[in-house]
Amino acid sequence: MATESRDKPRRIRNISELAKLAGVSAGTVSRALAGKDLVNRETRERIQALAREHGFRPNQMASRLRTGQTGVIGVVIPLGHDKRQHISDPFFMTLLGYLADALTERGYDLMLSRVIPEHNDEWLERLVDSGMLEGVLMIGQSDQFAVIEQVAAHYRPLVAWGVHQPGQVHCAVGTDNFTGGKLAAQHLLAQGRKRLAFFGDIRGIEIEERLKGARAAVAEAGTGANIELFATPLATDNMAERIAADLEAMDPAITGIFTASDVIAMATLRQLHERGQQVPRDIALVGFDDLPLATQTVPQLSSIHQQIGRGAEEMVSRLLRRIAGEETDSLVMEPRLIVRESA
Amino acid sequence: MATESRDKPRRIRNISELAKLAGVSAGTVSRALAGKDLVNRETRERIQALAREHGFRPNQMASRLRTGQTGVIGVVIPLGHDKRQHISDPFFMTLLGYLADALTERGYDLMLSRVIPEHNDEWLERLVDSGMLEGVLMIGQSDQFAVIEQVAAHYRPLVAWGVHQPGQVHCAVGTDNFTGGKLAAQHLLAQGRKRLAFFGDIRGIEIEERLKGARAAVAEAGTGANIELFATPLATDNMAERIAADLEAMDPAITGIFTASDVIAMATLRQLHERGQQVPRDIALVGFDDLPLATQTVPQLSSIHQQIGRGAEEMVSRLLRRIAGEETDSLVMEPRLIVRESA
DNA sequence: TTGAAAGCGCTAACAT
DNA sequence: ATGTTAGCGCTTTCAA
Repeated sequence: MATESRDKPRRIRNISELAKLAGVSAGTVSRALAGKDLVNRETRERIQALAREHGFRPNQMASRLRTGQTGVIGVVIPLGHDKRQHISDPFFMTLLGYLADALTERGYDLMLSRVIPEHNDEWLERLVDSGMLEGVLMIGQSDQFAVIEQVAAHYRPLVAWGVHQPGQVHCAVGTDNFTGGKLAAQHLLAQGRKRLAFFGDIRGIEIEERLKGARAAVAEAGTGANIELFATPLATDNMAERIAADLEAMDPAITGIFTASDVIAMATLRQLHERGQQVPRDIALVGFDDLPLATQTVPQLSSIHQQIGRGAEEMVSRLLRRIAGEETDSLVMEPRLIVRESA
Repeated sequence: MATESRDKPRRIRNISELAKLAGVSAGTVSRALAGKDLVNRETRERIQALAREHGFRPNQMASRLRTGQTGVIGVVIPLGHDKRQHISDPFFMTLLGYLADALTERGYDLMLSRVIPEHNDEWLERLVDSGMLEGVLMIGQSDQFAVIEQVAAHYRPLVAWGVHQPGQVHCAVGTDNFTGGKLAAQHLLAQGRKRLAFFGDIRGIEIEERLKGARAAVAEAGTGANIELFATPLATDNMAERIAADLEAMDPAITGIFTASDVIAMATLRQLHERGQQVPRDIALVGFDDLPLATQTVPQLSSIHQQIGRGAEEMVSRLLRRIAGEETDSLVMEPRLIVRESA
């Protein structure tokens, strides 16, 4: 039942038009609309009412140019390897959701870029000095570690999700993937499963770390234990076929599979079922991420838990401190093995 | 092995600094950097080289203010009902991915907003005349149909994913949810399953349409047939518990379930397994969306297919036409029943 | 082919 | 408490 007074439907285009209408100066309107108390409460409210009435709101582009504060954070999903489906990977999407929340809460806008670097290393440079962004968050590092390092050397407000390597200059928040991989493999090995397989594309640096951790566990387990690598892509397009082929080619002596993600684990579960192999009786399975879907499969997935929500908060708070000129350290969060039914 | 010449590491802050360095005027630099052919090829290349050398790129904020072209499209995920997990819903995430692709391809940036309208209907108004956006895409309508309608009445460059209702003013691209629901229910009814259940939160207008379609199929099936509604939320937090409770409370005569999404179907599959009920023998299940995950479950999900990729393309092309001042009609795409193992 | 100058819409000293 | 003024950094007529 809101009555709209449309006496003068002439659209107010800018602050000075409104100023003229209100019989004051542009400056006053600016102050009034910003809610400053330097302006008489009465006039302030009058101007605000007028603005509301005409559906006027100050142009953000101009305001942001003038103040030098864009209020925009770039969120980048690099797709170095794995051209396609990365963005639909539920892990990254969940992280994106939490980042969106954290940024919105703090009054920042979020500019999303989904970049496929291909043969050009300039994409990040171009992004950071577009003048549009106050800072950049990277959702994963893909195979772009070197590019990120180079930009981070002179561009401070940048925080990435992913691995932290000794001596790296850019600020990273992530899980200890090595330990995660180790936990997963140890869990399988402890069940007397000595011959393992790893399903994952190690061109992603985080994935590679997971494999390294698994390898370390295997090495500790002594002779007879080993782990074989299958380069399962993260993309969901032909993942099923790839996994089917891998299972077919796989040494029948292998009784434990560690997958680089829950999504891969779920697809593997499906293919094992197709082949009539029981999980965990015939083959045990450990995933990574511990997404909600891990509890929805039959059998439920054992997995390595990553703290996504906390990670997002830590990324944003670090970024804001960096925007304010502080330095911040990287954060490596501890993974946890969640034992369910699949292993 | 790229050698970087860092003779003058003094950072160039704007176009006139570069102009001074090049011994030309700001205007010339602007033209040169924009690649216009009004400027001598030699000087143009010299200026471009100089810019590259100093890692200078024109401030987008200023450029966009000046030209009035922001090059930014707002992509909004409204979370009217279902405060939390919507953004992690794989359907919407996939749509977002395709939208990101389509916009990037056309040189647009994407500003993501995840809005929880709560008690305020102004969120869309505020967004559209922030002066930052050339257009707005909405990923789903949630329960904000009225708000969208009102804004669309005076703001042209807006396209939403979702239902199209007779006489609606805003441009929508979506699936014929009614027919989709009808197909799903018909498929179950054709198997002699007369007592059905619908799992979904009909506060989402798209979801409600699906139920209506199912009801229509039930009505056509004649006496004895009926369908019961269970308001399963889309959020994944406590979905499992809700579904477990619903299954417990459900009339044992019900032998077919139509779920509002594949995600709900997957969770339902899990809970049915928990209860020792076989799918499809004891209870048949039809999902909605036909996401990749529908092929990964055991048994594989029968589902209603939505054309996400095409939908994204259609949304973007319509939006661009609207930005150019054209009118565009809505698009209602036909759903398809995909029969797999669960029904 | 280039330079000078105006101005996109807003904010913040500075002045009153 | 309000008006005036000078830009933020860029693009684009208009003149030369």
